Amino acid sequence: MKLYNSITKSVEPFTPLENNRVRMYSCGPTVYSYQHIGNLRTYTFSDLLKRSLQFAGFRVLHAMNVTDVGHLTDDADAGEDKIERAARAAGRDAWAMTEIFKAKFFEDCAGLNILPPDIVCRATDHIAEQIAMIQKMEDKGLTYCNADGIYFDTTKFNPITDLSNMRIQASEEYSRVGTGEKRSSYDFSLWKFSPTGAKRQMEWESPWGVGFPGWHLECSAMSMKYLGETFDIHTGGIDHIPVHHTNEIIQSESVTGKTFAKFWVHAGWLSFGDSEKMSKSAGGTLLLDNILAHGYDPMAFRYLMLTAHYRGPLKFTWEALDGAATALSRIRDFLAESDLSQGNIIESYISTFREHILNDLDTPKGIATLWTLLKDNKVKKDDAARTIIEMDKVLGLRLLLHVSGKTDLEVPAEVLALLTERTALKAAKDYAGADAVRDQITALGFEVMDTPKGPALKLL
RNA sequence: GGUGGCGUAGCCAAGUGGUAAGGCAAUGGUUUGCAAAACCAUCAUGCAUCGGUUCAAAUCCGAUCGCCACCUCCA
Repeated sequence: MKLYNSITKSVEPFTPLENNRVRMYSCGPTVYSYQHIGNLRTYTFSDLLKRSLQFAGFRVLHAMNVTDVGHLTDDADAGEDKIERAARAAGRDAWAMTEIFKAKFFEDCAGLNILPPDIVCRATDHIAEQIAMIQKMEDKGLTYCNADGIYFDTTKFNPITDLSNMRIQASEEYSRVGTGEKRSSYDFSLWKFSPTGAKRQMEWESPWGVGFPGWHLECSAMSMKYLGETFDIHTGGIDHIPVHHTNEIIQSESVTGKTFAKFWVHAGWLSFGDSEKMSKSAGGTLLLDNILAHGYDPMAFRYLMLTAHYRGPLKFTWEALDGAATALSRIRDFLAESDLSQGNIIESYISTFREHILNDLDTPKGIATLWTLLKDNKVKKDDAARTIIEMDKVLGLRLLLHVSGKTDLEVPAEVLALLTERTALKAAKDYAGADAVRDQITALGFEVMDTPKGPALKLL
C-alpha cells in the first residue's frame, strides 16, 4: 500500500511498525458546536483510510479524540476557549453542552457510515496524563512560566519529524498576531491559568496553578497513551499542519526522544462552488442535517466525496450532489435486479480496484472501475453485483442494503389498489384515467414504472 | 507581505512528459398509449492566457490573469 506522507510531501510505501497491525490516530472534533459537512469530509477520509487498510489485510487500531476543553479561538494562544465561550453565550453548562455536540457528531458519522473508532477519548478525561507530560518537559528545561501559563520554549528543542516546511512564517510587519506573553511566536501553550477573579466552568488543579490544558497537548497525551510513543498514522484536516500538528510533534518528541508518528495524512478542503461561504464564524455552515432536509440520502453525499481524491479540494454544489444521488441510485437499481447468491467476485475487476485504492486511496479511479464493470456486457450481472458489493467494503456506501431481497418495499394496500386500477384502465385504453391514477400514486410517494414484465413500483 | 494550493466540457472530477478516466446534465435512437425508468449512441483537436524546453506538454520552465486557504475562527 502506498500513502502520501505530509512529512516528505510524497507518496511512500506504507508498512506498519508492528507486523500486520496499524495504529492510527485521528484528530477529532472540538465539540463546541455542530460539525459541518466540511468537518465531516475529514472524518469520511479517515474512515476511507481505515477501510482501505483493512481491505489491504491490515488490522487497524483506531483512536480519535474529542476536544472538550482548551481549544482556543485563536491558534496563537491569545484567544478564548471555544467551549467556555459557546457555553457562556448559550447560557449552558459546558459539560452538558459538550456531551450533546459529541453525541450529535457521532450520530452524523453513523449517518455517513463512518465506522466508530476503537477508542474515543476526551481531553477532560486525561488531565492527569497531560499534566504528567508537562512535567516531563519541565524536567528537561523546555518550558517557561509567565502570567498566562506554562509555555513550550521552541528555541530549545528541534523535533525529529520535520513538518516545518509548512510552519507559518510570521511576517513581522504583516502579522496581526502579537506574541503576547510568549517569548517567541512559535512557542505554544501547555497549561493556561484560569483568569484571575473569574471561575471557569472547566478548570483543574495543577502544580503550577488552577487552569486548563493547552489544545495541542491532549492529542499527544492521548495518542501516546493508547497507541504508544511511536505509532503508524496520524490524520487530520490539512489546516492542522502548520500549528496543531507541528506542535504535537514538538512536544511529543521532546518527551520521548522518539519519532512521534510515521505517516501524517491530511484531508483536503471542502469548498463551495457558488459564492456561499463556509465558515463557522460567518454562520454560513451547512450541516448534514441540511442535506437530509433537502431530501438527499447521506450516502449521496458520501458518494460525492469519494468521486474526488481525498487530498484535493472538493467544490460542493447542489448540482454536484444531485449528480451523485442519481449515480448512486443507478448503482442501487442495478444491484436490486441481481442475485448475490448466484454471483462470484470477478478477480480481474477487483484487483484493478484494489490497485487503485492501495495507491493512495484513489477512489475516483476505483469508482470509474466500478462503472466499467457495471456496464460490461460480457460480465454476468450477478457476478458484477457480487464484485461491486466487495468494492463497497472500501467505499462504504451501504450498497448491501440495496441488493434484491433486502429492499422489499412495504407498499400500502391503497397504492396497490390504485396500481391494479391503473392497469385495468390501461387495458381498457382509458389513458386519461390511467394517467390520473398514476398521479395519485405519485402523490403517495411511489413511482410507477412499466417494465416488460409489467408495472413495478419504486419509492420516490 | 509570507506560506500552501488551485484554474480540465453546462456541473462535479481523474489525469505530473506519449496524444484528455468516470459520473451528472444535454442531444439522438430503441422501448412505451404517453411519460418515467432502462438500454444503445453522440458529447473537450481541447486542459485560464502568452511565451519557452522537447520528437512529443494539461503535465516541465518563465511571465501574466483569476481563485481559495492559512498567517486572524474553521477539518
